[in-house]
Amino acid sequence: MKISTKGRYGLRIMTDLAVNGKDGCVSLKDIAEREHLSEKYLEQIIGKLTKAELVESVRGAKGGYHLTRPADKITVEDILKATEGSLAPVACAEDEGKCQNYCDCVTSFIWTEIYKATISVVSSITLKDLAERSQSIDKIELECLK
Amino acid sequence: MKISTKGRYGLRIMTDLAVNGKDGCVSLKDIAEREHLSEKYLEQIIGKLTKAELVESVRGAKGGYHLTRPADKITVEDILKATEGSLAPVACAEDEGKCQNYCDCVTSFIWTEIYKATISVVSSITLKDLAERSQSIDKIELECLK
DNA sequence: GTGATATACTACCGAGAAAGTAGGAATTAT
DNA sequence: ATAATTCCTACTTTCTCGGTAGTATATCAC
Repeated sequence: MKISTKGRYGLRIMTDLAVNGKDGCVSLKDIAEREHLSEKYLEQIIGKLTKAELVESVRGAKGGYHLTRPADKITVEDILKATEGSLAPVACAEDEGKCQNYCDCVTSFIWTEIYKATISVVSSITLKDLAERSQSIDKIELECLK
Repeated sequence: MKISTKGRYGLRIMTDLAVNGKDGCVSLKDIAEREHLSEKYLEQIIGKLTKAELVESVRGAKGGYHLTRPADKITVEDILKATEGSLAPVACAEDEGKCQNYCDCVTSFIWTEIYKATISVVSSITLKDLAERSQSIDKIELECLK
């Protein structure tokens, strides 16, 4: 039941973009430096965010990334699904059709309930919330996010 | 964000014990056969359940395992915590004290909310619920549980 | 007390995922 | 041209998951 670095770093990339990308592009190099993360690794993660159309890339010198829509139109669910993949505790919880014996399964309702509860939390938090929170915090934290 | 076989098999072991252990002990061999699972692997998992004092073991011939308390006094939370370890999406979500920078961390509240939502689900379901559900289902399901 | 039947403990193992690293190709501003 | 940047893909290293295996220990039945 753990969230991996992909999901956690994904949130940091997006928050960084929301805070520092007000005017134009932000390069990965800048993000990596600010967040103290490997640029090369972030490259892979932001690739997922790009594919999910949460950010847009601009190639070449002076290029970088920017959000595709306002921060209050992007939820934590969007970001985590793009970077982590499914948030369901088991595959059949997300799509009951995946399991032909779903209704025969003693525990299926547990997973569905956990999934729904999780989605309810992450869909209600927007990137704007994170950006505002970030700006009210000056000290950058590492321990929790590592 | 996945539940492993330890947690899922743990629930099956416990449900089996609740259903088939009304009078005396049930051996792992019997459970493994009924549930179509490896006896040797279940040994490890039931070891965790024993340490968590959810089941008691009786060694020697005619030995086996039985619940330490009525099925309605055992929750899915008890079982998953014993077998999976923590249900928190990150370590600091469960115990904020573990992370000295918890309050500085932009995302900490997300993990805490997910954790609380998850616990709220699993603490409200008891082993009795599962046992009853199991008895109303005759066909044993594999796909979902694998 | 000797088997047969159980649990207890611990070491091992292979496959796959997680968490990065590395290198080069393509694109673009200056 | 060149420096800065993203894009793509392969590689590495470490860890976890899902078991298997063997041996020691305990107990019942006879």
